[in-house]
Amino acid sequence: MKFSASKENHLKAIFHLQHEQGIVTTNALAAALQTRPASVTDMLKKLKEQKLLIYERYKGFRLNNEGKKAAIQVIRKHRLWEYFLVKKLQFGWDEVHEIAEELEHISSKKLVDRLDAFLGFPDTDPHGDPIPDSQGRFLQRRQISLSELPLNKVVQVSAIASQTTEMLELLQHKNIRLGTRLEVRKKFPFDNSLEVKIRNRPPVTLSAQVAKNVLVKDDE
Amino acid sequence: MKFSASKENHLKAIFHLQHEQGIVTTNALAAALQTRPASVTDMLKKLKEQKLLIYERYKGFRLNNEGKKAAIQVIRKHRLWEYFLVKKLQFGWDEVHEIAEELEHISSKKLVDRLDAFLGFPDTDPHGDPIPDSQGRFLQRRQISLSELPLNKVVQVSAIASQTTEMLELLQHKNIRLGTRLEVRKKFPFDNSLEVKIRNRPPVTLSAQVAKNVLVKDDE
DNA sequence: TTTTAATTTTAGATTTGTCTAAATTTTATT
DNA sequence: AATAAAATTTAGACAAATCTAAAATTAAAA
Repeated sequence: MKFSASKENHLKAIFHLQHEQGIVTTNALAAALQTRPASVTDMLKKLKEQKLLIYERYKGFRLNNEGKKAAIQVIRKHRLWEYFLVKKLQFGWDEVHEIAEELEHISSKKLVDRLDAFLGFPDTDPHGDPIPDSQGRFLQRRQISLSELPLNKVVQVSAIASQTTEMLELLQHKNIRLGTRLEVRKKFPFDNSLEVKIRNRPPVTLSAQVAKNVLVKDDE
Repeated sequence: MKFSASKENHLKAIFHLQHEQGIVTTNALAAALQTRPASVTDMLKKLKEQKLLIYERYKGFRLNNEGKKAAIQVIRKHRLWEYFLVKKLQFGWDEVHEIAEELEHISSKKLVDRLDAFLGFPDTDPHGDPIPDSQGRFLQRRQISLSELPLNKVVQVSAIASQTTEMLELLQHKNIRLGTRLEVRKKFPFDNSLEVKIRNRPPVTLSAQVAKNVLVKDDE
């Protein structure tokens, strides 16, 4: 349950990348961490060994549930310390990142929770990013339209904006309902239609009109 | 000006030991750090390399001015964080040491000084130990009697408790005055007399009566 | 003052995290 | 589909911090 600073940095970076990209590549991670692809590969092996990520060589990788949990704890620490630095120690919001990069590796869970309470359980950091709570839940998982979703990010259908019979019938036919996990695989600029992938099913195409009315939120 | 956590731990431990013992031995340091003598020797070489301590093999060692300065900064950080944990985060004074052991290695000097200000420039930590200020000065260098002084600790004469003519005459004769730097080399239990050493001079013996009335404080 | 004991240092290994250069696999291009 | 390019992994090396076991030095005891 306790990881080295370097491992925590990798977990955090992977988490952010997969949040945007769905799957993470060695080069992307190396760039994010300002290190070399070979070093990333070395670390991936260790993280896989510790069952923190899903990884097959040459095929990209992503955190599993354990890995996500660990990454979120690091993000929580980082953002709480940033909040502390700005709100209590009068730092500018633009000068706290580096210091928080160090503070985020302090391991005491009790310290983090006490700090959280001391700060009044803030829910966003000085940059406007949400601070996960003690259980690792981001309070604000705001929903967005499927049409704004970046490619390859897995999300869950959280609401249908236009509840017309025709819309619901269409979705029923394509087997999409509340809670369905999916991701956008392709966007066609010609008509703004999307190709959507649902696990274990062949790709499905949705029109711009439909996509606009399907609201989704972060998975898990 | 920036040292690894391990180096900082060594510097701090040496500082404390030499404060009590004057000169530090490999075994004593290994015991204090819960490590092995061989590991200590390895580290001593590096610290000597960096000109932080005076060390000749097999002969013991002690921090030079640079080393002391560095050690004091670590102690300052440690004690400020302890104060923060107890006074702001409601930790018990007995549960903060381990957490402060981690926090003391955060490197930003600005952070420490801001924290100091936020806490109101406290001068003692929750255990009653003095907190060095931003320049590394311990505000409370309380004076103690020469008769309570541990062996081989270099101190400075800060006051004479009994200002009788006879007493002053005796001290004048032995060439001891305010500001004189000295250390106790031997204690004779028979009559509680002391043998005192002043740099570049032969040892001098003082009776228990005299020693009791010579007050000293930490050197530098 | 020799011998024994304790302390300290060296020699050589190990772990973690990193690197470069070369080899492998995948992806893109002609 | 064959080849070139890009991405990824392996092989081998290195630095920091630590360890064990053996050697060297100093201190203590007979």
